[in-house]
Amino acid sequence: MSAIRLLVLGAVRQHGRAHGYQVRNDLEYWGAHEWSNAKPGSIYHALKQMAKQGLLLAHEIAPSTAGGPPRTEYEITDKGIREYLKLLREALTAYDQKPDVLSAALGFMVDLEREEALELLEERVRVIEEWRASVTEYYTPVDGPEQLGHIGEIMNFWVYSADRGAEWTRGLIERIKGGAYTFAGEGEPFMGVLAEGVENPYATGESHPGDRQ
Amino acid sequence: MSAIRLLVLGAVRQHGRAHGYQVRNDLEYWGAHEWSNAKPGSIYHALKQMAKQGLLLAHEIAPSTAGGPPRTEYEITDKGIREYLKLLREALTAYDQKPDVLSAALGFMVDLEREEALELLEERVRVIEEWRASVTEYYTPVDGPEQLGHIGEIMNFWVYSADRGAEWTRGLIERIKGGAYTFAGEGEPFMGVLAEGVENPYATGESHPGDRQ
DNA sequence: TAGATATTAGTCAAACTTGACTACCAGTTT
DNA sequence: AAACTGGTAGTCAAGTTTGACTAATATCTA
Repeated sequence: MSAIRLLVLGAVRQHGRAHGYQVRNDLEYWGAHEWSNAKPGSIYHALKQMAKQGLLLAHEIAPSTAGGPPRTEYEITDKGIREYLKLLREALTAYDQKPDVLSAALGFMVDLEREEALELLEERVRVIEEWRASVTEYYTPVDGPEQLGHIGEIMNFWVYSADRGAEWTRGLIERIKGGAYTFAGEGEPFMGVLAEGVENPYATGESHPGDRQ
Repeated sequence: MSAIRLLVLGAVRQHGRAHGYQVRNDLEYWGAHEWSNAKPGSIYHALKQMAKQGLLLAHEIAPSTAGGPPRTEYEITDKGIREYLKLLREALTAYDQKPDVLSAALGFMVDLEREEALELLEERVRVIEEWRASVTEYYTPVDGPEQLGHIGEIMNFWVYSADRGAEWTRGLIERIKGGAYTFAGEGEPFMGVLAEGVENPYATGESHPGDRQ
């Protein structure tokens, strides 16, 4: 599973009602176009698809107030909210080596209550440790690890990544336990979206070294 | 770019001549179905596509000797070898946070000479460091990092991952400098493929905790 | 030896992703 | 006032990915 559905559902939900271009801008504000597949085509596709599936409600809307073609606004449905929370919880818990899914979830974790976020992250650490145990036991050849030759570096890399992933998660857990951030039910939420008419200080369209097409 | 083309080209090349099912088995032997998109549909699609593009040569071949439908065998062309080496060098050098591409490249790095592999990996470290510098400068708000709220955890996670990625790469460089593995032109290469008729000790089809569909 | 099961090899439709392209309007030049 | 520039909003075809399905032979088992 990619991160696109979680990102789009979360963005629409924060706005209450949003058209595709708004979602696209929010995600760019987050830098999501750099670390996920949140590109225009994917966003518009996801919006239509999820509308068809009843996760979003599409309003055919009047021509734009600010130039450009008419736009369609979307609202999240109850079913959409349930799906959103399901995806969010999964993304925080599951270890699948896809950093974009976790990144998306980090952006939305404060939609949960602090306690639940902590539980999910602790579960994440457990899942990673279990994965590590299972994979090292399973892929260690009976005749010693030399058997694998340079192929062993692949596993070495996975295991190293898993260990660092668990370590980072533990750090996040400590920060959250220490009172960082404002979670659901703790007052005025931090707004990770752009207000209408505010320009994005980060999304200049410039590219950075190491960017990949 | 996904890892599938590199994986398929590399597997066909190691065999000299291979049909889809053979490629599929090799990649399963590597565990590639767990950490990349090397699933049947993608493999057969990549074979056909690359044959159409002249990277592979398709031989319409007699019915299978071991049951099942007739099979098509593929051979890598000169153009295919050039593309393979290009993908391999790119995968070793570029930092795009997609661990499957690097994993695939690790499996094939010994097709290069030791010196070149080292240069590419050192370049990789440079690219990661450059990426880190650019991204931290670029995304650090003028009014201090608190501005970002929990969204800052996304960047924190990227930067942490980049640092660990560079660290791991440096470790690999040391191991290779220390004489590990057999690179091109250094004698009998290590065979990362299954010989015909040898059963795969790892690919049982069992799943592990944390696996994702 | 008939039926069940496993293995070999691959196909296919549906969904998703990508990057380039279109179209519209506002403001700014020439 | 015609042409250009730039932002807004979205479409589209081509390519890719997925997971379930087919089809053929071999092997086991009652």
